[in-house]
Amino acid sequence: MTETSTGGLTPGGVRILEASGRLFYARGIHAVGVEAIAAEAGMTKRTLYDRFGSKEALVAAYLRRHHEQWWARMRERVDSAPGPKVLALFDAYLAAAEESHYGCPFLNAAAELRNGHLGLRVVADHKRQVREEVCRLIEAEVSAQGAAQLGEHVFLLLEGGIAHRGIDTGVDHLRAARTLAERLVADAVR
Amino acid sequence: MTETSTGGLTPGGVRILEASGRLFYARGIHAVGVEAIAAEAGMTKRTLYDRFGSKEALVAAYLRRHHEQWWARMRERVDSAPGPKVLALFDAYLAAAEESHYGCPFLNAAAELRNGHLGLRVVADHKRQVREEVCRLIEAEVSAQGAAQLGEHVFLLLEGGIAHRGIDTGVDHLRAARTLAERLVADAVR
DNA sequence: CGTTGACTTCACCGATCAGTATAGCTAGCG
DNA sequence: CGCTAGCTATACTGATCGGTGAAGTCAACG
Repeated sequence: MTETSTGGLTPGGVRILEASGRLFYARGIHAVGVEAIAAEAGMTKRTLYDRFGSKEALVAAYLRRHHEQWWARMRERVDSAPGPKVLALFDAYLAAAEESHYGCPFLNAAAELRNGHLGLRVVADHKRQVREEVCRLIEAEVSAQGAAQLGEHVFLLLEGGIAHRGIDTGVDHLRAARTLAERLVADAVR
Repeated sequence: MTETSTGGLTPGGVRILEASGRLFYARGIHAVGVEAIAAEAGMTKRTLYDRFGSKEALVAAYLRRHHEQWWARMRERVDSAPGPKVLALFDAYLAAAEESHYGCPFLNAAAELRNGHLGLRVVADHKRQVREEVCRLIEAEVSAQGAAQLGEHVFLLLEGGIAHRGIDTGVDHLRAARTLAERLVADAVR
């Protein structure tokens, strides 16, 4: 089941979700109107509202879909990697950074949304899952004691590197984070 | 000169900048119209345009002012702190996080703006200065070798903690980042 | 055959967007 | 006195915002 589930969506709904992904990420959420999304999808605004009900719900659906796709890609890469799995997680982010030039879509969304917007829960859930995954991968390689703290440490490094994908051009920070994480894990194993 | 410079601005211009600071931070840049800013400042839209020329220029001015204020506050705290200066920098961010609930205004702005917006340069300059400050403070306490790498490491921890101010409630991540930075510096000194 | 669901077409709603035009007020200053 | 700077007041532009109403097309399915 590596295919992305359509989640019971109609074909038109899927195209709208795909168009949302492109536009929201490239221009920002508030900067993109529903009219533009419908046009990009080759659909009508009416269909968009029939499927999603509101822009807020569409934003949440866009983030959920993005999370699912990213998670599947990450899992595949991590599971098939030799050596320390947690470094493969950094590699997954590095690979994604090569083709996406506006930073982390989840951090971007969190920065734009306010006041209990539906999308905020999706972002918080996503980041929590990433953090738990980091801790899980660390625990698999390091003696139990100190693993939790090391996991938090590595997660913060990862997030620090990710947060700057949208500010500095290049992936230097993310690469530095990976280097340092590698050293920390090696020290902990020894 | 701890007073914030008005930068040659008229009294009305200053009030507009103050209002911009409140509204842009609380609701986001794209979500706030110039009309609302003028009203919050008790000024007219005409005055706003006479002083700043465009919303884009106003956003850049807001970010510049915010940087100046933050930098002065941070410097005061760091300079007057006992013990490792770099930890005082974390404390400055922790203190700011207590009263500001929408994350880092610079990361938020970077997440919203695109395509060479004037504000993006201000954000990039700000983060570069923070990074250089971290490295400077580290070099003052640690033997030269490895100081640069340790500086980058601590900066990433700081940014990781900051990036989550707008996602998780509370300052747990930032506090964890401080704890880990403290250990790293202690290890390097030893 | 009839129904249902996915989708189109298009006109429309009130509100708001960034930005401009024109005119006038008031206080400080030479 | 007259000029200028800072600001107010109000009306306006054309565009776009999120969202709705009503009618109709088309294919799949029972």
